[in-house]
Amino acid sequence: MPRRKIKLAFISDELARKVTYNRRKKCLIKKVTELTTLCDVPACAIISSPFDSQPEVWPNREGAMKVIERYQNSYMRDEKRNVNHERFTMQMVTKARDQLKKMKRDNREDELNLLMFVCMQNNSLSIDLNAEELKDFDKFVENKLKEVGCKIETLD
Amino acid sequence: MPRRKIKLAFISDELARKVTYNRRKKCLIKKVTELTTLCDVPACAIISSPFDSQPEVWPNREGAMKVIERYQNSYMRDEKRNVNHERFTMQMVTKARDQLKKMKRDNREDELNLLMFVCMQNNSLSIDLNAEELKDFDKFVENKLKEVGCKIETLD
DNA sequence: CAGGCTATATTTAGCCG
DNA sequence: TCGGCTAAATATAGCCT
Repeated sequence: MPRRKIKLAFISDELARKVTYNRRKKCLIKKVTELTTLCDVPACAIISSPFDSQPEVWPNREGAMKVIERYQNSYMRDEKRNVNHERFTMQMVTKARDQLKKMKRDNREDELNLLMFVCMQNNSLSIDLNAEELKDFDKFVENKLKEVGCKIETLD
Repeated sequence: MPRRKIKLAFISDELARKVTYNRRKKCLIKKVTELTTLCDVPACAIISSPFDSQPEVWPNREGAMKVIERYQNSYMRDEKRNVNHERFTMQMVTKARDQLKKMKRDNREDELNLLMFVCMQNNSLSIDLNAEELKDFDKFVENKLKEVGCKIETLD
């Protein structure tokens, strides 16, 4: 890149990593903005820094809503996806159910979650960047996928 | 950028737009990959081309799901966001209702909407989903809304 | 259209204050 | 930590096959 090319690997030094993260995140969002403008692609980006607790939402909540809305209209018209979509959705439903349990315990709220899901399926570009931890989660997901199949199970 | 700086505006020429779109999308994904590696940030990107019907998912659907789920876990721990949530949720409820109408017209079921509903209501309420209720989904929704005291509009 | 080929435009790692 | 500064690395618009 600049004065010195770095190897593409995890930056162990925390400070350096943070600096790089912030710099690159900024550019990334800029790029998304440009692509959106140049090609008229509805897009949203959700970036959760390992350093901040608050995820960054681009362009903003309303913008994300528009993306969602747009998707819904086009998506409903697209018959092709329904087949492959179903299984995936069933998996998500099961996950949602599972999360509901957690949230019930915590008595918490979540809307970005919804946002992210919809964006993901959307006719749009979305980028989600998340932080650390959750190494066990991979296994959790894999197991879930096996369990799920294509049926909505009872909730509890 | 290169031999000639372009103005940041919609590219009216279809071919040029497509070329630019593909080039930039590629670079964007590369950037996401780099950021992921350098800073150990789980990430996913979903890019739906105006030119292709199928959205591009990076790294893949499973990876995207992990990111989402991962986000949720961290998000639920964050207390700060509850303030603006309600209004947003109300909007989503309204939208969901509209979609229900569409689905009824099309006589089609859409799991996505179920999921949306679930996500959207999430923790402020307690929701139990079972197969029977799902068969009469809009009544289920309506009842839930009443329970919760969401005085939106009637569901029809 | 999908791929190269530059000449510029941007991005950005390492440093310094 | 936190911005600038700058040179080197990348990205990319316009062209040409």
